[in-house]
Amino acid sequence: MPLDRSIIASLPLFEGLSPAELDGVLKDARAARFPKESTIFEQEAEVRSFFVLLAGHVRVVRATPDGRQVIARYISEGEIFGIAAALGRLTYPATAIAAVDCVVLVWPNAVWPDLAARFPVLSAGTFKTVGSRLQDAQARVVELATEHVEQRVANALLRLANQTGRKTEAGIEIDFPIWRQDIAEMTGTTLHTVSRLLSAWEERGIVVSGRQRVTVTDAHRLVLLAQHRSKD
Amino acid sequence: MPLDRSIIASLPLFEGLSPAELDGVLKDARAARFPKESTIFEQEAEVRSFFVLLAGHVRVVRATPDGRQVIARYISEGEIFGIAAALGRLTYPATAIAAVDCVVLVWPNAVWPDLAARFPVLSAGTFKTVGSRLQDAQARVVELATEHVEQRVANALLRLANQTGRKTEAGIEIDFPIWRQDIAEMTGTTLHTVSRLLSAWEERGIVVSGRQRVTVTDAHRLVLLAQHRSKD
DNA sequence: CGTGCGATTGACGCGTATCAATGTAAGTGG
DNA sequence: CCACTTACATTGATACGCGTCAATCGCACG
Repeated sequence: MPLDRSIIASLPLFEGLSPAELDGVLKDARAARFPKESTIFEQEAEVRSFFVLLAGHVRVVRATPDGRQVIARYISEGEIFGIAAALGRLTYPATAIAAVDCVVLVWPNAVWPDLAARFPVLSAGTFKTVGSRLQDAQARVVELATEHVEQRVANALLRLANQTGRKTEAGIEIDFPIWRQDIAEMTGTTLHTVSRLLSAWEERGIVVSGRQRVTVTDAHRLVLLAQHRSKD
Repeated sequence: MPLDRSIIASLPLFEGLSPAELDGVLKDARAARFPKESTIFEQEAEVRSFFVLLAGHVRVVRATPDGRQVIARYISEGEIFGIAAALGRLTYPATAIAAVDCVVLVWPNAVWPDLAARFPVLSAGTFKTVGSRLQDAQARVVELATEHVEQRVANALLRLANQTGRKTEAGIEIDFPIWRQDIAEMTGTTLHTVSRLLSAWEERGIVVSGRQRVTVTDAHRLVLLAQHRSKD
């Protein structure tokens, strides 16, 4: 049963493609559902597919040889991911895990060259995506090298709020379950320190947080904390 | 005066191109010389060109708003750099500085789409380059987030030695001037700490170092230091 | 109404940044 | 060619951020 083109027509990645072209893109795709906390692909595994996230949130994690792990990024709806093949890799550089129940489109690896050649929009869009992830990664390098834990955690929360925030009456809530350990793994610190920071911020009315839930209530002051320079 | 195709024929980036094609690639290029410590392009400046390094070493630096800086990478001979345009950026994300006297090829920005379309080898090669830089950057994020200063400095030296090392009778010498501050900016630490580490390592016979010069004499033990988890 | 996992909080100490002083090699100008 | 200057490197003393260890709390779920 072919997939309906309407499910991807509105995604920026496929912008400008005609209905017939959309069908062509979808011909080789299949939809898949991944329950919360299930693995979509695993680090070091052979690259077989690439993906577009239709619904949900995906956590991308890199593990170190000694068992520690770092969250490389969260994927939001509409994003392409697992494009290791296009970058000339044979194995995935990280593990992707559904942070909530997810729906994804899956293409077999082998169709990429053909798709990229037939749809320059797609190729250019992917180029841009990779470029912006490179920017991201290098910005994080700078952050880790120069900023203190407090600023890094503030920045991480702001990025999450921007990227996936849902407005509530209390403020901007991060709309997937996230626990202290996650935030620690995004910022290169420990859950203890994250907990202390969130507690302190909650006391000052900047955030409201609880079990697997964080709401930013005063983004402005959080920005100030994020920019706070140690030396001036 | 047209450039001779022999200057790029042996570079991996242009592998497989016919003599006529090489001439086509070179038609829009010009060669330029940058003296030691001169700026090739500046962070935030409008993107006008992209480059291939023919001779020398280039240091790529990102500055933070408060004046600190981080060395993003060193470019070696034969590498393409300053490809912000291909990634859809209007300004350079970093500053490139000649670490020694350099010779580079310069193409105007505008010819990229045409070149990329006419020479898929070039496009694919650039894709791979960007992909591997993304890998690099994310690996550094993990390093900064999980490892201690000593391991990070050891890793940085090993990478430099691998990438640009020159064998001497004493060991592998990094063949461009590098001072303590540079190593500090590669690893997110201070020149003081780097100095202390190098002194300690020199005492143990692992490196020999002096003013703007570092030679790795016992790479094996340095690898051990780099992998050293937690404690003894 | 327990049971357990996530969150909180305190105590402590290590790793490094920071501050400061001195050493030393490479220019530079007379 | 030598005194002077500048810039990089070394080394010690001190402070402190934050990781680590450990105990307790409290909300969710069976």
